[in-house]
Amino acid sequence: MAIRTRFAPSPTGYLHIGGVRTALFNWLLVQRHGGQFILRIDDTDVERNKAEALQPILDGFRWLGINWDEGPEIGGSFGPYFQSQRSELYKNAVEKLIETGHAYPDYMTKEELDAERKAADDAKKAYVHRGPHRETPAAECVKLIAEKPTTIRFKVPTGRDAIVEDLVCGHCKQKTDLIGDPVIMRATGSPLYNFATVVDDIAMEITHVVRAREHLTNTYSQVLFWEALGAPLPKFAHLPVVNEPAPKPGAKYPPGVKPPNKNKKLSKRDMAKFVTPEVRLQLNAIGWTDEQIAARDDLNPATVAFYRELGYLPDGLVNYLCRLGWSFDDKTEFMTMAEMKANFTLDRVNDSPASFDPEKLYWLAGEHMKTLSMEDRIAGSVPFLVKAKLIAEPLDATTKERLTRIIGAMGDRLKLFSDILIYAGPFLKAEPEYDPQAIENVLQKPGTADLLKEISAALATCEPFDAATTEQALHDYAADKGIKAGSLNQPLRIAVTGVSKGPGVFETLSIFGKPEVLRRIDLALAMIGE
RNA sequence: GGCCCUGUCGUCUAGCGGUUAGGACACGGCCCUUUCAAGGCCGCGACACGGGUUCGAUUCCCGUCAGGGUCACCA
Repeated sequence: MAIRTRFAPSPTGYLHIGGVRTALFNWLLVQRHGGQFILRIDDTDVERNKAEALQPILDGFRWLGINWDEGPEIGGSFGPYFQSQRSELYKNAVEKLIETGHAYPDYMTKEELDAERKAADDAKKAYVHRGPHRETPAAECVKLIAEKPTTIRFKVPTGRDAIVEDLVCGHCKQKTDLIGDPVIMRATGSPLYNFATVVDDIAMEITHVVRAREHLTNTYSQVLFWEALGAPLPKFAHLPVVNEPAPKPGAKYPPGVKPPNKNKKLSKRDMAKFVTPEVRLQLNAIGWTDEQIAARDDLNPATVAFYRELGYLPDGLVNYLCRLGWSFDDKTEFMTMAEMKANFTLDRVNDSPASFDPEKLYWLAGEHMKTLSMEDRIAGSVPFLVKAKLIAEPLDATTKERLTRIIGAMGDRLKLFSDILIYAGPFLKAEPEYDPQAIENVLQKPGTADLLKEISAALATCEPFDAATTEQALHDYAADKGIKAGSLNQPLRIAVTGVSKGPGVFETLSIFGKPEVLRRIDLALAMIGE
């Protein structure tokens, strides 16, 4: 059976982690069973520049590899895919409901409604609105509205249950006597979201409505719309919400910033709290100034753009999101895109909320990096190096060769593309930048200077200057002196690179080449006053 | 407040009447390497609580508690 699912983002300017997880489940379901995944833009109520606010969302999906079969920029035979262009459909649906006695005009003012609501509140009773024209015959309603347009309400049938058979939540029901007659169209003729969604889902022949849990309650009135419109119900799956991360033990938050709460939904609002000092540092390290961070409201860990900026692999993010609230079995964590597509099923969606864990995402991103070819690693790393002005595009053959060797030497240290800056920086800067801590802890220790002089002499004779040869030379030297070979590594590394961590030291030496290594050892000696 | 949903290590999860309650992230230790990663081994650590049903409950039922969602002319 070909299935049709949809995701209906509103153009907010960024792709939210929780939203993309919902979209992913929709998409995965289609990949698994075959069918179409539709992007429908919910732009009925937004004043901002829509095209501009939509682009980042489309870019985000493309980056993640989540393609849509119908929607913006590609069209499809069920269009238009912007709700703002579908007003006729909503109007027709409302007319049909009025004519068939399923909807009626309601002239009550906001003040009257508020008063009713308050009275119910005061009496500690549930407020269930029923308009005065509820029982007015359909023909008369039509006349009334033609003469004096107003708000249209749906006539909720009384004395029964609204039933939602949910693929995740199971058999859910609600007494219709507890559902107030909802407004489906404003006096202005614009439809309400809850209703427009149903009209669109029917028109677009959506077979599976997969969305966040907060819509479950809306669904009770929606199934009544479906029924009144005479359309067959789709299957429903209401996903558990994604919550904020649990606060890290010992993490500090700036004054006035609330720590994350694992019981709270990861919300679009209030994202500033996720820009912790650590996060800010991460962004600073890849070249974002505090002003730029403040100016871009999408640059925080609740958005997809954040992870893209930091050089996370999209497959890693997808893998993480896929496993958030869903499991394949009792042990699988790492999955390729192909494995996810082949194995995703709704029946293994968990039904309790899941909190977002950036640490696990980071780990998974690293696992995916391990599978990448050298070419892909280079391609992903270059933009970060260019932005940091460590290399210039286009890459010449020498730089590319050098980069290949550096990335090769880095091995699994590269988890995110931005990690390239930490490790490749010391290789690509013309002069070493000596880390004060390293100088103090290692270079300035008594005897180090003499040691470096002798190491330098030993290295000078190495030919060829490759890792095996230099290692052997230093090994021999250490044996000669009766010291442990390993004790030479850190002084040498720091003298040459300026920093105390990095790839294997002999690998490092060979990348620099003999003359540069000897020059840098002299530099270090001069610096510590020898 | 009414209605609905949810409750397994700090986190993500497996479990679907009988398990020493399994795996993963994180954390701690050891090994490897005198760097940092990666890898290997070990450890810490959970069935919210109280009643039932049952020979036996993490699992089924009912309460309690806790959290969440929703009750809009927002999406």
